Amino acid sequence: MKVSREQMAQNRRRILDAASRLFRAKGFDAVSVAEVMKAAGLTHGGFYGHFSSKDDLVAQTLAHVLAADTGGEGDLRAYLAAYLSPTHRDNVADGCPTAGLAADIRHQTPEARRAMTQGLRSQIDRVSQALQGSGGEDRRRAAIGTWAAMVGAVILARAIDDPPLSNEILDETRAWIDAGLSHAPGS
Amino acid sequence: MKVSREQMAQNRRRILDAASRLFRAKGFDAVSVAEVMKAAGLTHGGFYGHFSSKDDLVAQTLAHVLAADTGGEGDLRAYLAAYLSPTHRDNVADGCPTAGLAADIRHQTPEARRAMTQGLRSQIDRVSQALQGSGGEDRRRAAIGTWAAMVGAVILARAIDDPPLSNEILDETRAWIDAGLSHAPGS
DNA sequence: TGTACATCAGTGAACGCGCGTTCACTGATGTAC
DNA sequence: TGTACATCAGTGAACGCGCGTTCACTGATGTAC
Repeated sequence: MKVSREQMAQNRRRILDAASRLFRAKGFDAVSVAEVMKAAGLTHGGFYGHFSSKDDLVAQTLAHVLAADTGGEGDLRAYLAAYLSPTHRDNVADGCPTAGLAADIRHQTPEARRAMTQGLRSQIDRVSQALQGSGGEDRRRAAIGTWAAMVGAVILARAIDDPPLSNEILDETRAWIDAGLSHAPGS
Repeated sequence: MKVSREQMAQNRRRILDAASRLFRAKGFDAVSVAEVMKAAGLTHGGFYGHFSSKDDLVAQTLAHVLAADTGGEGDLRAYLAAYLSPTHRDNVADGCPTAGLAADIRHQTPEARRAMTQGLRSQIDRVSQALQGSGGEDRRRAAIGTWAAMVGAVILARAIDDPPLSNEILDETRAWIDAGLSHAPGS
């Protein structure tokens, strides 16, 4: 049955939110359209009234979740501590979309890659802003190096089955980044 | 038809090598058993004479490719330059299995995670060995932080569609790691 | 404001397809004599 | 060393299943009067 315009807009948002969580938790390919629609409280047939294909959903979900991501604003040390924590590692569905999805994007459409590119630019700028101590070029360099280490550490920590080693990856990467930042020129 | 014992052993190695390249290039789920067997010069029916399931192939391929990986031995600066290069970024099928597969392993069997854990331990040890300048605990910390940044940078560089930004990720991460290593105690 | 009806968001059965896996068969291997 | 034959690695058709996608239908919405 037809629903109101507001209801339809809300349904669309629910689909994107459900997809965002499911994609992060299981990867793009392992999540079916029917699964996303069920999680959004709908049936699978209505999907194509909102999106032209599953690839379209993937690209729009990425743009949606990366645009909503504000991680890195504010205090960098607090962000680092939260990002490189067992809680973030274990909470993939609600965690950083870059750590959860970046590696998977290589196999998606050009539109998905474009969304990721824009998301990465914004993230580098946010981390760079948070590095108020350093100067121009060095600040951008520190932002990129720091972000690469954060994403890499969470991906590695999630890939292994040994909790102590996984915790060590998180802790030592954090200590390594901290040491790098306190030696950075201008800080 | 039956083949000789050596031929069968060679076929098994060819399957693992083909799977190793295809999995890195396309991800575990996007590669079919038939595709692997065809790349190995065989037909798909014979697959189950070598492996009990596709999951078994995934786990054995991981153990195979990670055990064969010696990246990080020798000169660290040369390794860094090669690892964080456009050539490595663009040559996924022959590239580092950790950068290509680590994020995907989260969705695989416990056996695959175990193989990844062992591979990561060895890799940390190799990078740590290559960091001859620093002392004990700091050396391990530097190895973990460096490796996390390397893997993260290559994953990010591969996820985006803007070549200059992708190159910048590689170059700046390398410069950031270099700076961190030259400030490390004991170097 | 009330009513008649065209619109269209959502439903659920159905489709074609590729996947992992199975199995009867083939014919070269390699052992027993 | 030669021969007879049991073994078994590889072949290719077939299976059941879940996927992305389509479509005829439903009934609430919201507009025209």
